[in-house]
Parts: sequence; structure tokens; C-alpha cells
Amino acid sequence: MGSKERIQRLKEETRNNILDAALQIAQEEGWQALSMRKIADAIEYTAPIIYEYFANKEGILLELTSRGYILLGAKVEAARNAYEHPADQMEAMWIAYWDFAFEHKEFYQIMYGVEMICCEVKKALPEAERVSRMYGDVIRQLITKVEPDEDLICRKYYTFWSIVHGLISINLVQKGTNEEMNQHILRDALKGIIRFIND
Amino acid sequence: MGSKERIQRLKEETRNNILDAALQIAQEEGWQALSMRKIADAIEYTAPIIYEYFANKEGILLELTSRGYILLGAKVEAARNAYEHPADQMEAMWIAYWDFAFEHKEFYQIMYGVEMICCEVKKALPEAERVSRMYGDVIRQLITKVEPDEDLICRKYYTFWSIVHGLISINLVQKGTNEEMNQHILRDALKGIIRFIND
DNA sequence: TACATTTGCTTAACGGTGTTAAATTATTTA
DNA sequence: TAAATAATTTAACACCGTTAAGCAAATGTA
Repeated sequence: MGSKERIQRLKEETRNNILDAALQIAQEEGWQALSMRKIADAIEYTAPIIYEYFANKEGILLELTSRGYILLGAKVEAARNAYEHPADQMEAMWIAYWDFAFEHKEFYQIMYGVEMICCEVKKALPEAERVSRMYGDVIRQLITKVEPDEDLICRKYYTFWSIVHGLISINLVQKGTNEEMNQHILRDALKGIIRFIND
Repeated sequence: MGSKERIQRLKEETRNNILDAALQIAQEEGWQALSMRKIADAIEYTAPIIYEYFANKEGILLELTSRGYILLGAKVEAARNAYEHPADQMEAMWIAYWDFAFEHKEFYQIMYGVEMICCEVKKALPEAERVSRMYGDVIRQLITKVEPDEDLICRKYYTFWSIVHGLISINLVQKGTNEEMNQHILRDALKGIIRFIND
């Protein structure tokens, strides 16, 4: 016979087509615009066919998430292999991570649950601005330089914000982590930034 | 007459009821479970009524986001007022931010676009574990202590991850920020953590 | 008081979603 | 060629956000 394998190959191809179509739609229109019917349209089938290849929509997302991690893993590995000393490796590996996030935005979003809410209106919410101004004011006082330029203050603010928000996000998305350790990390990082704020 | 004001007050009450109902549903079932019909049920009306008070569903979310910032602002302000020295203020303000995120998870989620994907399966994705192991290995080499305990490595890993992921999230959610500044913040923070990894 | 107008609210509907079951068509097997 | 199996579609269900039409009660006016 031999056609058994050919059919198997065709099935695998369709499976890949589904995943590719889903990713492409996400790239073009965002994850919120992804629908089973749109995927079906793209692969020139009707929607129920997809359920022969995936349990449900989440199954597709899960598979893409997994593939995202494989891609990220390769990038991080390559970055490490490009250096000898651990310190250089570490920096390169995180920069690789950073680059991955922006080169493959859609992957990063499903991998780490980052929503693109940003409804244009939300950006300039005065209540939000008030909060960041409060932080900025205190940072200004912390900097000993007589005339700290606004750029430096902004940078320090983002440094603080990033680590706090990052730690929170990680905890909210994949909860069940050690509460005590979080407090330890948070306080260490804050004290670290404050101590070396004038570098 | 005087009934004009009474009616006005009633309308405002209904508006608040809508917001309260929306928040409660989110607290009990998550944002993804929030629907106009569910809100209507909770306030004992039918769905179209809500459109007399809000332009659409996003309008409700926007108002709640705004209220979230007001709440956060109050907490941060109180934290600052509890201390004299800027360094103490700064730490207290970020801890207040941290506490707010977990005390008012639902607010934090709409304010900063944190999705709760975590479909239980995703947690233990082997491809994801491989990536974190790679980072852990290099961190272990960076620590000079002869027998670094696993807790320390984990803490350092989360510190790195938090700042990188935090910075990425902020950029993805409210894009349009300065690319050059991001690189500056990223490299500064990485070098800082690496340099003081043995504290 | 009687009629007209406005208001508050509901029902019905439209086009969309994920998903399942039944029906249909095409392919393979006997 | 006929029966059995596989591949694919159509139809349907229950939900979603949103809008338009209709109704009923309250209000304003003569």
C-alpha cells in the first residue's frame, strides 16, 4: 500500500497549516481577532474540521505556546554559546530573550499572557498620570545631582516599575509561587535600585 | 418639583450598580466571564439598559480602570506620607503598589493588561522548563559561593526575569515608548544585577 | 379630565463566537 | 459492483455585544 504514510503526512501538513494560519491571523489582526471560522477559511476548510486535529481553540493556543518556547530556547541557547564567561553569557541570554519578545510579539503574548488593551483612550488617563508623577517626585529627591535631567528620572522610574510589575505579572499569571520568596526578591531589588540610584 | 434631583440620584445609583456588578462578576469568575447579560441579570434589568449608562462594554472597563488608578493613587500617597526620608518613601510606595496588585487583582488586571491564562496544563510545559534551566545553570556559575543553595539561584533568576519581563510587558501594553531608553534601562539593570549577584 | 408626549424598559433581531451532531459526499475495501 | 469506512459539510445550539422597534407607564398640556 504505502498510502498510509502519505495520508499521515497530509494530515500532519493540515495540522501545521492550522497552526500557521492561526499565527498569521494573530500577527495581522491580534489574538482577540482569532476565530475558528477564520482559521478554517484560511486553510480552505470549514470550522468543524479543525476539531479533528485539536480538541478545541485552547489546544491550538497551547501548541503554539509550546512552539514559542522551543523557538525561545533556541535563541537563548545560541546567545549562551556565543560567549565564554558566565557574566557575558547571562547578559547575552537576557538580551536574546528581550529580542525574542519583540521579534515574535504574538508568541510572547500567548506565552506570558500579555494583553494589548491600550485602547488609545486609556493611554492618557489623568488618574494614571497622577500616580507616576508621585513616584517621579520622590525619585527626583533621591538623586543627589543638582540638576537631574528628566530622562534619568524616567529611566529610574521604569526600572522600579519594571521589576515590580514584572514580579507581579509572573505571580498573577502563574500563581502558586512562594510568597516569602517574592517579598525577599522585591525588597532586595528595591533596596538595590535605591542604593545605586546615583550611578 | 425636586424630583429631578431624585431621579438624577437614582440614575447615578444604577450606574454604580452596573460598575459594582461588573467588578463582582470579575472577582468571582474572572474578566473573561464578564458579559453584558450577566451584568443586567445582577442589577435586575435587561441588557440594553446598560447602554443608557455606558457607550459599550469597553466603557465600563475604562471607568473601572480609572477607579482603579484612583484607588492605587490613594494607597501610594498614604505610603509616602507615612515616611520622612525619600528612600523610605520610595520603598514604601512600591510595596504599597505591590500590595494593591494582590489585594485588588481584578483592578490590576484591567489596569495593566495581565491575562490569567494559566490553563493548568501550561504550567508544566517541558519546553518552558528547559529555558528556565538554562538561565539557572549560568546563574549558578556566576555565584562564587561554593555551595549556592537552590533558593538563591531561584531568587536571582526571578529578579532577572521580573525586570526583563516587566519592561517588555510595559512596552507591549502601552507601546510607543523610547527604544533607545529601553535598551539603556535593560543593560543598566542587567549589569547591576550581575555585578551584585553575590550580596 | 382627556389627549399628546416623553420616558423607561423589554422583546426581537443581527451578526458574530466556540462547539457538537447529523447528514452528505468521497474513498477504500470486499 | 456493493458495502463499509473515512472525510467533509450543513445545521444547529447556546452564548456573545449591540441596535432597532415596540410597549407601557409616567408626565406635560389643553
